[in-house]
Amino acid sequence: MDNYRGQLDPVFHALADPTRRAVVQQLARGEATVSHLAKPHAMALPSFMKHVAVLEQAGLVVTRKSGRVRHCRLNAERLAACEAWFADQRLAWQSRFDQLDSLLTELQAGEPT
Amino acid sequence: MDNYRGQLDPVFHALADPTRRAVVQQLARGEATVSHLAKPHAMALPSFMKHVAVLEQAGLVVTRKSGRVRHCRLNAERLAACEAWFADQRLAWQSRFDQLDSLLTELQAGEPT
DNA sequence: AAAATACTTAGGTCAATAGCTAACTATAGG
DNA sequence: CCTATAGTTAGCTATTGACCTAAGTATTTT
Repeated sequence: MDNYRGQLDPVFHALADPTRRAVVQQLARGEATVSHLAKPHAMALPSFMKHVAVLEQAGLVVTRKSGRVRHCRLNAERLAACEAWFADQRLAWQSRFDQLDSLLTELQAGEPT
Repeated sequence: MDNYRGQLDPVFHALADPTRRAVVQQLARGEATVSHLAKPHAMALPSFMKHVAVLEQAGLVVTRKSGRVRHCRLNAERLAACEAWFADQRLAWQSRFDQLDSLLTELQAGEPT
């Protein structure tokens, strides 16, 4: 069930950069080649390629080369695994409030003065 | 609406570390003091304090000092803002599949052989 | 075949991160 | 008042990260 644990470090790290988040955002709208993805970013190609490599090593992006062109697509599963972590925390947080809630209800019931 | 944008870098960066994610996870279950949070981590206190500072600067954690003790609590809003980013991407990704889906449906309708 | 395109590799700089120890400050408890 | 506790500050080191330029490879395109 928690197979995804231990792989979150590289995913969060990959997403902690605006260039890389923009790439993910772009790829969520469809596949693209490296140079197409790179165009909006004011950066030398080798620098940009490193960002793609970081995303790929995090498992967020899958690439394949066809001729001299490299195509990239998003691996949505990885993104979902990461989102699941947030859901976990939110549940813990909320159940804490639920407990607090019932505690308050009990106190009110016990001290109706 | 997208007030949270531009603040995601430090949040993702903060979460790209297992120690800090463990702290968030712990705080989701309730407030705690710095030394209580530090106990499970095999690390010198000053090192651990830096992690807390990173979380605090990312806005994920709020601290207050009472006497010689510093109490920490989670700022769930920041966590939620981050989770919202994933939801955004997922929506874009899904709507892309919806489009593909209706395209396929159209093709099937148009070519019943 | 020559030239343009789309990466790739190599190597270098500079700043930021994660960790440490040692020494200090400010409470709390006895 | 003295000691233990809880955190803080300062300063050092090693690694990683984000860029760059220059030069190389592999594929089209002309």
